[in-house]
Amino acid sequence: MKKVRTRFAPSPTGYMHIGNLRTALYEYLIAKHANGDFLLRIEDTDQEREVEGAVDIIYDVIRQTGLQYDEGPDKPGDCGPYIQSERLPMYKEYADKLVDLGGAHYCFCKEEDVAADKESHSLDYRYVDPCHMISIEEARKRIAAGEKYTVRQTIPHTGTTSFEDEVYGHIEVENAQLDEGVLLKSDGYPTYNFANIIDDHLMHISHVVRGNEYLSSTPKYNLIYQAFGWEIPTYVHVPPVMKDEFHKLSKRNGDASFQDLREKGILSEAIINYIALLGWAPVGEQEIFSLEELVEQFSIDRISKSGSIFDFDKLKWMNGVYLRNMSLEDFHQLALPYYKDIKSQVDLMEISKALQPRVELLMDIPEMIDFIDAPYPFDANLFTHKKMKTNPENSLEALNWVIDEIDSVKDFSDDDAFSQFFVDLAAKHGVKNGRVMWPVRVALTFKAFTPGGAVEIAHIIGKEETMKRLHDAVKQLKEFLNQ
RNA sequence: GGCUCGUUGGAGAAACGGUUAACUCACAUGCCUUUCACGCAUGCACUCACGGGUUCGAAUCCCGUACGAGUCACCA
Repeated sequence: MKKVRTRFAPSPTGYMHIGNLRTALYEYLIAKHANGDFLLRIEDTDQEREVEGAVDIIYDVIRQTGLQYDEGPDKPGDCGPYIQSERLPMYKEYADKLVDLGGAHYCFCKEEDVAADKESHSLDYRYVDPCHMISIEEARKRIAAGEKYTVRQTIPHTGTTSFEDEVYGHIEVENAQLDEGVLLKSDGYPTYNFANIIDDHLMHISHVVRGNEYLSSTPKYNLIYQAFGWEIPTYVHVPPVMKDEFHKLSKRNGDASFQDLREKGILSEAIINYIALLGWAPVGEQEIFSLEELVEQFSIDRISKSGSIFDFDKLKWMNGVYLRNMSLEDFHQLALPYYKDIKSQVDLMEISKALQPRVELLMDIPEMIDFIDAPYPFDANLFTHKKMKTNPENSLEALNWVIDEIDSVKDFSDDDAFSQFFVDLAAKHGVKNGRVMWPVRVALTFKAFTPGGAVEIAHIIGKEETMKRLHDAVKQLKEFLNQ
């Protein structure tokens, strides 16, 4: 059995978008599931789109996600170099060879002329290359004379070409539908299609995994493989990741990239886990998978054919699951940067304790704890809670009960004892716990929703601040009730 | 426009000729509870884009229609 080898072949044109990353993930999983190799190849054949620093982004994302490659530009194997711009002589050599084999021909048409010719015809028009007529001897002479040229694929006018795709099955098209595309540009660089074929073959790639937008050009690939007499790789075309029913997720539309999601406070593990499920379904009902588990479970035959809409809400939920499943210490380390704006002297670990079960996006943390330095402005309406059976009047009463006896609580950091204090107090006055705890929570924050209740918040802000806020609230409540 | 591919609830999806059409997110309701969140429970597709056909039986097979996407670059 031939060794499974896949490759991630991004072009360094900017940020890592989600669809791309998912393709990389599937490539990694397919290779690793079969104990095969995963390689990284940089496809920088378009000099005009070259973006500074883009390659570093690729390395960075791979490092963060753990999609470690076995061979790549900075990890040479036997098939280097792994950057296409460093392989230029090979493409030229194989292009000339393909011409000899009859799979391509030299073309001296001007780019503008070809474009103009297409312009003047309808959409289903196919460019008829006059350079077919030029004999190979004459072509070589013109090239030797320094004339600019391209190498164009030669496609039979009749017959059909077909291939088998692991996801989409048998696909067949008429040769008459296929365009005679440029293989080697006049600047000596190969086009994507050609470079891909040469490199995939030379690098012994067994499974070509890519977006299904290549489905229609794949027959052209096969014609070239056949001309060379090379073994055709296994094709795995994957469906697109959509932004909505009609549009693919794309950086151009400002859709989220891997980096954007990370900045929102989403863990790389959660992103990987989520996108694995976008277009692939595991066998059982498990949904939370580590990368190792994905390697174990992944199979090509469970990749779907239709596009999947990226659902940020589900990603958020999943991130929450990851956050809750980690140790408090780990969560604390992740949350720490988001505590930057807190000015009061408080025990940050206590905040993490309250936050861990409630956070879905780390980015939301500052807003969740903004009551710590100072409570929100007084708002009497908050004291009214139907279920707690509270209103401004009986809240004032309850707050006074608390103030009268709170000195008996020695240690605010003993949450159990502190809770018991409230329970006892409520019992003593013959009311439900909520009757006294709700007013306290409101008095301490004046915020409708808070992470944790009266006990946790008093614990976090400390005894002194708690007493101060309790007294302030009582004062303001009195004023409010007297008017 | 030609060609290629796709279409199961708001989203991700399972099902591979015979089930009350799984499961997860979202949403709704209830329970728990000092708010929120977590957790738990319940509800949410009389139906699988539509129309034919094959079959004792179809979301699953066949044909057609509609809709959507991809492709038709010296971009990848």
